[in-house]
Amino acid sequence: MPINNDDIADVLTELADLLEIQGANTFRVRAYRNAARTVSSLSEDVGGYISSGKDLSDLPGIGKDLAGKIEQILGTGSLPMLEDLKKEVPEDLSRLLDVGGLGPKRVATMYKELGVESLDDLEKAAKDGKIRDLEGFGKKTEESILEGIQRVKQQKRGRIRLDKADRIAEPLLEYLRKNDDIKSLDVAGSYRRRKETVRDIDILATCKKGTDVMKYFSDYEDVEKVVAEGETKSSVLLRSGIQVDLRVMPQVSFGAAMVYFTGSKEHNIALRKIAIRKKWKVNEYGIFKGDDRLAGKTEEEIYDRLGMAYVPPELREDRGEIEAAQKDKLPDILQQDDIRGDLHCHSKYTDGHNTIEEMAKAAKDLGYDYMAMTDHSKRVTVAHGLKPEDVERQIAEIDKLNKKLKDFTILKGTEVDILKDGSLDLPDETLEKLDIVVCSIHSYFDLSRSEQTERVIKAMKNKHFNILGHPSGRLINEREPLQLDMEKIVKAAKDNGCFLEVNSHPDRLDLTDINCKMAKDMGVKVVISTDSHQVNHLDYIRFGVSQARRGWLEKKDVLNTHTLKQLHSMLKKK
DNA sequence: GCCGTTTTCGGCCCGACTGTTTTCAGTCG
Repeated sequence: MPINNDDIADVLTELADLLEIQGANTFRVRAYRNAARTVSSLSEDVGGYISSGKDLSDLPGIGKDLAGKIEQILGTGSLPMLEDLKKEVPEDLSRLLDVGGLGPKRVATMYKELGVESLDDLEKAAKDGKIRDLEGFGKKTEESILEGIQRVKQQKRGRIRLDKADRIAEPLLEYLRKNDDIKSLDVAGSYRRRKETVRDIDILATCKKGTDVMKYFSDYEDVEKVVAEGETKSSVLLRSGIQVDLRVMPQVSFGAAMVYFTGSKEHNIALRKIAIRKKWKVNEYGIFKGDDRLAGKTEEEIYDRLGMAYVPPELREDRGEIEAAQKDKLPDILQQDDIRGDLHCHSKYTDGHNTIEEMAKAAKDLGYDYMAMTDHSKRVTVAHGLKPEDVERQIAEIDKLNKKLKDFTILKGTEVDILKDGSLDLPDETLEKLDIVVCSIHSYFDLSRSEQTERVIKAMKNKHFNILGHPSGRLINEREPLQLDMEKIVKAAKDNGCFLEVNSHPDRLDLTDINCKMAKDMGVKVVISTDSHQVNHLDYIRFGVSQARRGWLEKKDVLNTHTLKQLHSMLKKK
C-alpha cells in the first residue's frame, strides 16, 4: 500500500506522543511534531518529492535524522524506532492524552504508580479513589478525570464543522453585544482563519474597568460547565460540547491579542522569532522593547512594526506567508464579490428542492450573472438521476427560461457520474449539447489508489469533461477521502483542459486548502461551487471562498470569477 | 531533533489558570 503524507505525519505524531509520555526532552518531542506538520502541509507527495531529486532535509524542521526516518516510513509504513517504543510504552496510553486536563506527565505518573494503560483502567482507578492519593493529584483532579472520560466516550471533544460553529458563535456574540460594559468584541482562533473544522471558539473583548463581564459570560443560557474563570480569561463548555474561551484585554493591546488568539500557533511562533532577532518580545499585549510597548493597538501596527505586510487571517498557517509578507509578495486573495456565478446546482428534476426558475432567481438576487444547472445522471438512482431524454426535456425548459430572464443566463449542464471503469454515465451525443459538464464519483469509493486515480484520469480524457466535482469525495467527520494521487490528477487536469471544483458545502469543502494551492502552483484553475440542492444553499459559497483564500487563490485562479463570455471560451476544448 | 545576522553549542514562544501546594508543576492554547 502506498504511504501518503498523512500516513507519515501520523507515524511521526505517534512517536511524539509516546516519547513525551516516556519523558523525552520536550524539544526533541517538538521536533517530531514540527516535522509531522511540515509533511502534512506539503503540497506534493513526499514520495514524488524524493524521486524528483529534492532533499527532504531542505524542508523546515527536517534535518538529516528525520529525513532518514521519513524515508524509512515511506518504504515500510513504520519505523523500527516506533516498534521499539511501543514495547516500552503501551500504545493505548497516548489515547489518555485526549482526556481534558491530562498531559504526558500525569499519564506517565498514573502508568508508573497505578499501572493505568487504557481508558478503562483509568476509569476504574478514578472510581476506586486511587488517583487522589498520588503526589500532585487530588480529589478535584480525580473528579475532573471522570468527567473527561465521559466526554471522550461521548466524542464531545472532536472538531466541529465550520457551519455548526457559525450557528453556535453567532447567538453567543449577540448575547455578549447586549452587555453595555463590552466595548469591542471579535472572534479569533481557527474560526477566524476559517478552517474547515474548529475545536473551540475564541472570543476577544475589551471592556470598562471593574465590570463583571466574566460572570455575564458564564451566565449564558447554553453554558453547561465553567471550565476556568479568571480575571482576564474564562473557558466554558456549551451543551453542544464545544468550548468557548473569552479573553478580556485592554484596548491598547487589542491588535496584539487578535494576532495572538487568531494564530495559528505556528504563525505566532514565527512572528516571535522575528521579534527575538530584533531583541524584542511579542506577546498578547504587544511588541515590547524592554518595558516599552512598540505596537499593540491594531493588527496592522503589529505586522508593520515587524517589517511585513498585513497577513489575512486565512493565510496565517506558517506555510510561506511570513516570507511572502516580508517581501510584500502576498497573493491578492479572492473576495466573495469576485464570484460571478454558481456552476453546480440541482433542481426538482433530481434531488433538489426547488425548480430551475426558483434557483435561477435566487442566484440572480445574489448578484450573479449566471448559474449552471447540473442535475445528477441516471446512475444515481436514489436521486432520480436523469436519462438522456430527461436531459433533453431540461434543456428545452432552460431555453425557455433564458428567453424570459434579463441579464442572467442559466447554463445547461449535468453532474454526470464517473463510472467504475472511468467512462461517463451519459452518452457523448447528450454531453455535447450541454454548456458545462461536471463529473463526479458517487460509487466504488474503496478502489485502490492506482485504480481510483486511473479511473479519474481516464474520465478526464473524455473531451466533454469540464470540471471534477468534489474531487476527494470526503465528508468531513463522516467519510474518508478517496485514495487518489492528487498530483497526478492535477497534472491530468492540466493536460486535458479540465478544472477542479472547490465544493463549498460545509460538510465537503473539497478540494482542501492544500490541494487548492497545489492546483494553483501547477497552473490549474478551480471552480468554486455550492452543489446547492435548495435556494438557501447558494449562501454556502462563503465557505468555498474562504477555503480558496486559505489555499492562496486569487481572482484569476478561479474560473467562475470570469464573465460569461470568457467562461464559454475557457470551457471550450480544442 | 533542529538550527544558525549571538552559527557547530546551547538555545528552542509566551502567559493564564488550576489544583496542589506554601512556591510551583502541569496543562492549555
